[in-house]
Amino acid sequence: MNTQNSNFIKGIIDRDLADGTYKSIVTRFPPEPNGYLHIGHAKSVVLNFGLAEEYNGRCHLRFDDTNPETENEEYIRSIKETVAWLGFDWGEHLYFASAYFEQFYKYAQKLIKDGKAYVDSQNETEIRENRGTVNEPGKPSLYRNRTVEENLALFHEMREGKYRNGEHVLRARIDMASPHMILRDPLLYRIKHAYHYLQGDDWCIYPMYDFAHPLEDAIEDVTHSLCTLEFDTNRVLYDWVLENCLKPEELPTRPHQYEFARLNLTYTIMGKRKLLRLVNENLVTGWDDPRLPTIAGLRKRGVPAAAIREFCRSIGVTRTESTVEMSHFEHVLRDHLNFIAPRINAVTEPLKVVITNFPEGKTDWVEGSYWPRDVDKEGSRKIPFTRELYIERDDFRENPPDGFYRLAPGREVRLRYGYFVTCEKVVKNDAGEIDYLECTYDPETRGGDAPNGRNPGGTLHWVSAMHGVPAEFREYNRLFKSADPESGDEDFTEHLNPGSLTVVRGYVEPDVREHPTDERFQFERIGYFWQDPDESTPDHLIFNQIVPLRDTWTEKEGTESQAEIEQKRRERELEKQRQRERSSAGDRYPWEDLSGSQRVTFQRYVDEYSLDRENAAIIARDDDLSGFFEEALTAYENASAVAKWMVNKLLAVHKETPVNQMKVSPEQFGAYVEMISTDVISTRAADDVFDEMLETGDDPSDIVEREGLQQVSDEGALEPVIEKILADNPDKVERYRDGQKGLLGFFMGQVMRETGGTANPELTKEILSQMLNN
RNA sequence: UCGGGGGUCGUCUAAUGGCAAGACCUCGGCCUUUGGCGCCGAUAAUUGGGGUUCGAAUCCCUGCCCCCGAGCCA
Repeated sequence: MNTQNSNFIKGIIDRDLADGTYKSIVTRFPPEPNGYLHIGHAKSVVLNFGLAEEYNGRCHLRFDDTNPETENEEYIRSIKETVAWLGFDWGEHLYFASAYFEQFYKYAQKLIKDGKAYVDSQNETEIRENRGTVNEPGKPSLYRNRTVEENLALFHEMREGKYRNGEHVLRARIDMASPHMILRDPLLYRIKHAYHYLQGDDWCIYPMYDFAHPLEDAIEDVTHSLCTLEFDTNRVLYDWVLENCLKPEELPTRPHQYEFARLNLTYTIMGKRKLLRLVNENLVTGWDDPRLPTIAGLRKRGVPAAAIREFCRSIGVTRTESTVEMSHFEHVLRDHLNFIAPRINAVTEPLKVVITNFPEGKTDWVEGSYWPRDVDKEGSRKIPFTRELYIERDDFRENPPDGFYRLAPGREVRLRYGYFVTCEKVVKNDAGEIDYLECTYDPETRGGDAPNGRNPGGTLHWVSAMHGVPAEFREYNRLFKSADPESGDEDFTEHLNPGSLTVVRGYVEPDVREHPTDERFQFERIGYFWQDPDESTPDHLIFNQIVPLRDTWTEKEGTESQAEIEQKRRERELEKQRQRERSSAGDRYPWEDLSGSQRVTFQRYVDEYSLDRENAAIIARDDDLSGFFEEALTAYENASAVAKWMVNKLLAVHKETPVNQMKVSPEQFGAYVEMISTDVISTRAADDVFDEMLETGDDPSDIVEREGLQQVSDEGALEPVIEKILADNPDKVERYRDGQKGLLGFFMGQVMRETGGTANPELTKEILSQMLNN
């Protein structure tokens, strides 16, 4: 799992560092202190602090404490502790948004002075109603045109506490008709007569997130401000605030916001309110219930911080909404624990075994390694073997089913590191339940090997009845029965798994006492456990199961039959069919929605230049594009070709940088198309030429001349190159001849690379196929 | 409906115009003093349609589906 993880954010950072935008990076983890951290936050913590580590930058821990009504110090304490536990150090970089209140206030005054903010005195309902909807524009407030002086005075009075909650707000003056709801004069400040746990009663106006956050980032010289996807729509305001508050010279190094998908996990929930409900309604034992995805819960359960970090790194960072399977988390956990957890034995549901031919009162101390072969670690302990033992109830069957190779009447098994034993008799109580087993052991098999090479099918774990330490075991299962408990109309609590906690009592081998109380063990054949940090005592050991061992024997509930798989396949096929129908039912053509004048242009292109209807419409519907097109024709009169290359090459760039801001002139583009159409350059080299044109604004002919990109259509020149490539890749040639025709693309790519893209592709392909086929 | 974002094996993630790859899950096998670990193998994907190109998951057009946005929350 040590893949060299990259992601789109690292791509951005690499770019920013390479082009000198920033000298080094600064990230931040900005929790609001109004809840406990969960594994979703851990993703963000690991991302932000991890990036800072990797790039030798720094990461700030900043509390976004702009709403005193919901936040408190206990959360601050807990969050700090959790981030530290996760293994990250913010050093001196601990910050609070509330410490910047004075600066925010000054920025707000600046906006007012610049006519970009005003005090609105509508009430909450009016503001909401006048905001409009996604389909209707909002209406400007009556107070929108107050003078700067009036606004300044009012705002000052708001701060002075002259007004009650809700009487006034400060709003940015942007655009009440914007299709971005966020830009319809967003609120910057509201009046809250509330005690702030850090600022006391100093303030009765508090900034909104959208105003405060970008400024916090800027104040701290944050470079990359990472947040989750739902803030995507806020970014336009983030940028507005910075561009309108900062000094021009500060803008080049200002922070930028990037969004990534939040973490979702199957069989659990991550929402603050829902988590809170579970706690408040006593459906779990508290915020640190080991079944919860909270860091506190995971920690109490015994999940090491390193495993959480590893998990967070393994899932990647993208912009696609995703739900990671719990089994993946469990895999990472086991993978980690496998190397750090010494093995010992514990019997969680004991069945007594009496070894009838073993002397009463005798203890035989056998040796057992802490580590299996595959873990490169040393160490072992002595395990007491006695006449009376416990084995796991599940490890015995009176009537063993097929494939069961544990203990059964008359059968011999190995007791791990002990002896081979054979079940001679099943002793039952009056109720007909199995009371205990009578077995005999083979003294020749001490340690678990038979001198004659005999090898029983099963190996069982066991604990001496005389020496075993009684213990309670808490086995945790998934909190919800459903992979997606939040879907469906019913309340999510209805999906709670009644079997999420099983408490059983059994025995642990005495060596457990020789270990630190926070040691994580693998109880062989059961799972990974550790002592509950709060409740376990020397007199009453309580073990929490961190994660069970993978079990490939017990019947799985979720596995599907062949028929079900087939059924699914059919359903998918059907769904594809329906999708096809829906898609074609809605099909449109680009010429369907042209305005009057565009329609005229379109018609002219079709009639006069015989353009393809689609290309004609695409160019005609954009005035910049049609202007560019017609000018390009003055340099090269082949209209179809110009149109085609415009649509297929220029359009992608035009979306970012409109054609009239590009360095490429229409005449240059015309000349460029001519070079392609007349075979002066290959379509492959055309890409490079175009990139160069975009960057330098040079004439295509100059670029081609300079870089020697003229197309090579001479067989004599191409053949040696191709021969060499084939000779260098004999394995690929063989695979191609064996039928892997897709490799032609590989060879084409090689030739193109070798020739700087100048090879005539058709000709190359022809020669290539010829050579490969004999 | 308007604006924004997204859509690659069941799941998560690669492939930055050139061999659709890896991991988890599932299934088979090998190995085994843990029915663990490990190893080998199998199943399995580019959202539909059209276009550009020698070559498209990637570029263009056009649908379909999903998520976010109308808090004085963050």
